Amino acid sequence: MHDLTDNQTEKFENFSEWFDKVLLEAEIVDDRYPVKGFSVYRGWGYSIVKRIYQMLEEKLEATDHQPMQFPVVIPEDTFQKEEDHIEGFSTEVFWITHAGENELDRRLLLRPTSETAIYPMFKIWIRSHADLPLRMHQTCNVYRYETKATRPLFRGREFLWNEAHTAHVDFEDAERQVNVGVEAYRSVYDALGLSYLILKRPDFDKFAGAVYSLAFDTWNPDGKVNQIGTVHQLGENFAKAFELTYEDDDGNRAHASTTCYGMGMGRTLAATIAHHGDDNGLVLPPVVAPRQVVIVPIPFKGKEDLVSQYSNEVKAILIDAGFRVALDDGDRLRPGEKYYKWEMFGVPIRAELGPREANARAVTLVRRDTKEKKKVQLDDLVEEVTAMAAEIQANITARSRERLEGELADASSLEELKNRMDERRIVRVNWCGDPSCAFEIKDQVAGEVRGTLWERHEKPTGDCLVCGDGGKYIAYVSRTY
RNA sequence: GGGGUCGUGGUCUAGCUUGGUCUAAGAUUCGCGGCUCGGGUCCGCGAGGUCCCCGGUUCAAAUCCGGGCGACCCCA
Repeated sequence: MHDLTDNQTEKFENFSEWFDKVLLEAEIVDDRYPVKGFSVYRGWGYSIVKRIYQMLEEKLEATDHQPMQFPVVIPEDTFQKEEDHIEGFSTEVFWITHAGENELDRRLLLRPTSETAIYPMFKIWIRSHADLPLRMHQTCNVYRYETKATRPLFRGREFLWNEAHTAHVDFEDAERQVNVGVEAYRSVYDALGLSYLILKRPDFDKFAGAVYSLAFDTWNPDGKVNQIGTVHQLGENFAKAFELTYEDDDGNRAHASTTCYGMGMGRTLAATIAHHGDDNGLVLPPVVAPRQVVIVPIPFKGKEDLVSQYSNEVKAILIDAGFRVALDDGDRLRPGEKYYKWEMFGVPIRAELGPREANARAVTLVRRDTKEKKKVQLDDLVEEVTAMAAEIQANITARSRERLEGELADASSLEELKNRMDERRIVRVNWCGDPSCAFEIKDQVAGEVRGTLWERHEKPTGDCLVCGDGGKYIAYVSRTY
């Protein structure tokens, strides 16, 4: 196993600068759009994002979520039906108040999330228990007027996500759905080689209007945890506010129970870049790389035709086998420059082809993650590339997990917690569950209580580190985005 | 929410303190031509900037002042 900081000095020591550079040079997003908090996805970046949401959409549709598209505007009166929900979002909605010169009778808002757009329609569609469960999902932009500093991919005022909304006959069925949502997200994050914690957020930090909220938190090189997805059990809260009722098999009317979950594409992409990238740029997981193999010909004078013919032959073989391939046969750059360029773009495998390879009917393969070279025979090429892609995937996944393990630390006093926070770690502490103790932590140290591990109950090892009363939970504390 | 730093061709940086020699410099990038090509060659020619915006001070503003917009960092 390679040292984690190997070739990642810049990334860890000056994350911001590194990240901005990568976004610009690898053509991920361009933040120079002239409105604060809005940025443009460029070709390479959007190609990756598209593959991410397509993986998720496929997974959701395989578990009976119907794809839908709801309008981006919501009328004010509908938005205000669920009290906690309004309270949570009202300070950050964009309003449409005018059409041309005329003021609108009924103000419209740009969705900050779509519950209030979707439930009025669910109410129409749901008549009986036979209409349940009802599951939909959509990939769309949502709008939140963030007051904190915006940051490309991490926090924008417009962002791309996929949201799913489901309705069920009762709380128990909604509970089962929460698990389905978690598994869908897990499968996507795992495919991207990301490591994460699934935390149950403390009550004071749950989604506005939820019974409880789960969140996928990932580590980031600057020590601020990145929330890349959330899953919410809404119970009957929204069903009551929107009169979502159905007739059960005894002929009685009952409220549905609902769930929703959202995955932020920008943040998921940010995590993929931040976890795997190094000082030479992106390191992309083969599943989402817009190009999985780049062929760099090395055309010595007088041997151009030989090399060019061979390059095209190799390209055809790889494309035939289903790989996404780029052949960089422009003569503007030298091979070395091309290596740097494609490393910045994070292409997983590079194939170097010169007269030596052409004559030997061989290919020199270079892995992006470790830079290791391997010369293989043309006959074994497809098999070797397939194996190498799998090794890269395994290696970057392992590196990311190892890093997460290394980020975790324990603290048994506020003093110790403070020290661990200064090291920018994710810290486990014993907690009584009282919000005031969590607020005390926020006051005292530069971190917040993010929640408790969801997958299994962790037994506290002692008393609450703030009040000294009996510890009920192991809480995770960290800096956040 | 509070404090700080900053904004100069596509990118990065110098110039700003002490206004004038700035018709804004360098590197990189980009375009054309040549030479090359196994890890960022080199040469020639060329392109690219209302010095973030608005206002003020002044004979004179990239430079000083006010406001706005935008970016980054730290703290809560």
